[in-house]
Amino acid sequence: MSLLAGPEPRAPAVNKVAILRQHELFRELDKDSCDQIAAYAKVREFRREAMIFSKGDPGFCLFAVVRGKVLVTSSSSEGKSVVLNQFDKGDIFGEIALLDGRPRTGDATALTDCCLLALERRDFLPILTKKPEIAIKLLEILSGRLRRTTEQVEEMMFLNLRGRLAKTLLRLTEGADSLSAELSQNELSQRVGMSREMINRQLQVWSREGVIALARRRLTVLRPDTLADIASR
Amino acid sequence: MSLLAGPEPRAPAVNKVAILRQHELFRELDKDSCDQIAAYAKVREFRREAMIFSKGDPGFCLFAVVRGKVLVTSSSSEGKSVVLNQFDKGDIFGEIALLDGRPRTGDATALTDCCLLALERRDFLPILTKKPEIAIKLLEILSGRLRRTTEQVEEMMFLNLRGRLAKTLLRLTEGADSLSAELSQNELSQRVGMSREMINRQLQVWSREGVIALARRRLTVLRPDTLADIASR
DNA sequence: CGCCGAGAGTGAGCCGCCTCACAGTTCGGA
DNA sequence: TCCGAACTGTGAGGCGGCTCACTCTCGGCG
Repeated sequence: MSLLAGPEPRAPAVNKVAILRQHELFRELDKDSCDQIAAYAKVREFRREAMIFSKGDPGFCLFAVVRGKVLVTSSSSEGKSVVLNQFDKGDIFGEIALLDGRPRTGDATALTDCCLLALERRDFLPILTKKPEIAIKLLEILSGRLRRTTEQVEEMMFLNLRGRLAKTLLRLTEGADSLSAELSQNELSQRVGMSREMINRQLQVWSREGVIALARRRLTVLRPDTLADIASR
Repeated sequence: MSLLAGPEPRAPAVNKVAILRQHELFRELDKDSCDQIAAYAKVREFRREAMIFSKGDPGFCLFAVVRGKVLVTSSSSEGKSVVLNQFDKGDIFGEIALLDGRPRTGDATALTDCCLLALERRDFLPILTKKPEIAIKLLEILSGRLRRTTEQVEEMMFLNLRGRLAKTLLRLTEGADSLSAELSQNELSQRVGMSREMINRQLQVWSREGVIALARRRLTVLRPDTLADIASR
């Protein structure tokens, strides 16, 4: 869009249609509509730590993750923060502000270098009215999000440090081949929403009990069932 | 549906179409579709305290509130509970389970005697595919819910007793002509998610300061701006 | 090679909220 | 009219998590 030499990296050649097709939202869409959306969609790259959007911004677009990971958080005036969601390859995010036209509900930052597809509101909304199956898929996705967020409310209400940490560890390592995750205890404490020191003490206990294994910036779950047990009490 | 004389009260004569039209979801719907939905919709009445559905139930229908108030909560195995949502006349609820076909995420109980319209999944889903404008309205409603629930997560994370109580009082009394609400301190403590005793102590302080007025099962906000101030810190 | 910064581990004290216990008050119904 | 149940008010003690302050380890880089 800009003619200036900006910080925006050169957009690589990306088969946008193929990307879109990866997502359930567009999988069954007919070829013409898909081509049309793809034509409008912009490829945007972000470096690790880069801000994608901020809480309160007007939300004009929907993002699909082509490559990398995105974290959505919210911060208080005193500097505390909660993790609201994490999105990986194939996920879409940013749809709330897009749908109701109100400001973004959280901050989105790139957790790793990543590549996104951005769909503008004005290009996306017409599709919804023409293709109800897309709208219905989107309804299912939103329902899932609402379930997830409701679960988060329950966790915060019902679980203490042990339970919340156990749940977080399971979520972080699920999908990973070796049940292991790479992050500092500081980052972990942000995910759990409790202090680094307390997190550390509990990890020590579990490490001594052989439930997990600890290394610098790396954590491996050895006995997931034990954690699952703790998390569901 | 049943031929037996059950506990279900006699359904009164209700103009279902008029009820449906009250809701933004159906306001702009054409007459034929609206008649059709109304024909399928069942009127159901519930007494105060009655259970409408339980967490984990398969969710086959969507409800619209014709009269009364409904509270949706979730409970832990230890008996603690959180209030997830309250629905008043004109609201719809129960749409998540309906849309994604998975179990209900909370318990719904009648806060007052109330009258609901129930729309079955099999009758409602076809409408969505035929009338994309309905699907889009529903997307907006879900977005709003997600915003509200996200806000709840932020509150639980960032606010202490004072802040959360202040927010709850404002929510409870907003819309009321006299900024006053009728409920026991026990019920209030459930809304806030903190102990009755602590709630009481804070109310005493505010009462002495003239911020609120207290009476048996009645609470009046005298200086809403003071509370708003406290809530946003 | 040695330094420096990021990360990990740990004690001590504090603070907010919870629970238990109990007394006082109000109100509806037998 | 009196009893019991629901509701309100309040003290005391305990616990979980936070903060502060510090040490120790590791790894990268000049």
